[in-house]
Amino acid sequence: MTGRRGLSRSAVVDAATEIVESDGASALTLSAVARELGVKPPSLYNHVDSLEQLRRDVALRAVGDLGDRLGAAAMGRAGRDALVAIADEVRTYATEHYDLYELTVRARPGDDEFARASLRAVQPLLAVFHGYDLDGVEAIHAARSLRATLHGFVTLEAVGGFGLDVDVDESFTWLVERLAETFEASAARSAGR
Amino acid sequence: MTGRRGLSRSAVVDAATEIVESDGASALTLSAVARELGVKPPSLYNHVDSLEQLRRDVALRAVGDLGDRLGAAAMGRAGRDALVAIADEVRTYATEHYDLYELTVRARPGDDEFARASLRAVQPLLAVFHGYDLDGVEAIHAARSLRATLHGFVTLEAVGGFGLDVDVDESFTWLVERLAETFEASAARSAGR
DNA sequence: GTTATTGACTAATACCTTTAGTCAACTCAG
DNA sequence: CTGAGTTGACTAAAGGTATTAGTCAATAAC
Repeated sequence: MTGRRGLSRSAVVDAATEIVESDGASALTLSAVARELGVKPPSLYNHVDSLEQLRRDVALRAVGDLGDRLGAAAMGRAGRDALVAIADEVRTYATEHYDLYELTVRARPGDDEFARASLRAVQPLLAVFHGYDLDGVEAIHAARSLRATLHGFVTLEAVGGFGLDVDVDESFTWLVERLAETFEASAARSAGR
Repeated sequence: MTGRRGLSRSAVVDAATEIVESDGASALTLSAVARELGVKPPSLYNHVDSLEQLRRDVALRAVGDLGDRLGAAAMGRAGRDALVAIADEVRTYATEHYDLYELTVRARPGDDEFARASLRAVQPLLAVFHGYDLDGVEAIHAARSLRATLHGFVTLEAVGGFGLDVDVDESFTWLVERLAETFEASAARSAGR
């Protein structure tokens, strides 16, 4: 019953991702992964360096996924259209895969591969501003604001931070609409200067 | 060397809070708290029900603190003035005590005491809108947007999510300014209807 | 087919939380 | 001021976690 299984780093990350999705990030333990794979915990060390590195691999895959989705959402759209599509995509991803989304956010200093993946995931957001005519510094303020706003909203929503009286969809639409107006006004001001 | 120490629930929460502040939320273990207090781990169970409940107590105290600060910041101010003061206070708290701030955000379903403390902490934000003349639903959208925006910004900042090229203070000022404009425009639209 | 490598295993260490049971030291009633 | 009751520390122990070291069979390479 011992022999070799078809285990690999990627299969381990698969199992870990499943655990995070079904039971949350705090349920991700090497023991749980080993159970899932029908293997003893020490065996995992043939494919993974540590629990922390496994978490990082799960996060890396998630940020890659998110980047793909945002890229697809931005494809062929510009300005307000792109903004709405991207905002919806972020919210959908965060709602459907909150624990993965959370892993996505934490900065990992010194991890270049992760940094590149993060940068790639943010590109579609930056591309929103190509439609508007914002100068350098203003564009950076706007981009930071956009990220912050989307991140804050989806986090509070996922964490149950909003009361139940008013439809959250409506609030999100309202918010995105206001963001669009803000960016348009900024662009106008930039242009008029 | 055994005898009784001057231990109490509140002293345990003190020690736990210190650990969270200095080493992060994940460093909060009963063993660490016991070490800090010069006591063996099982002794803590005379004052605390579980690690989870200790975490909750730390969070409750933090959300109370934050509420006090925001209340003080809002005191005697209205409209844009209040908005700026509150925004700064949230950012200051989150920056100086990020791990505590994080504990503050997570919803704890069924915990009424915590819910009350959270509600109290949010009051100053809601009070911002007393200055503006926003109708019910619009005010709720605005309040959600305000919370989301502030939360997102301070989280991304704390987590190192912003690049380093442009001053983050400036971005924050820019963002708060745009929020103020947005709320003013909303109020005007509401009034004109 | 023999050899080298790979990838599972068992054993062991060192944490962690939590429960149970013990006993000394305080508190307070009489 | 003394003895009963309560409080709050302790030790012992169970069960979960990550991780390292060493072993050995099965696969892969020649």
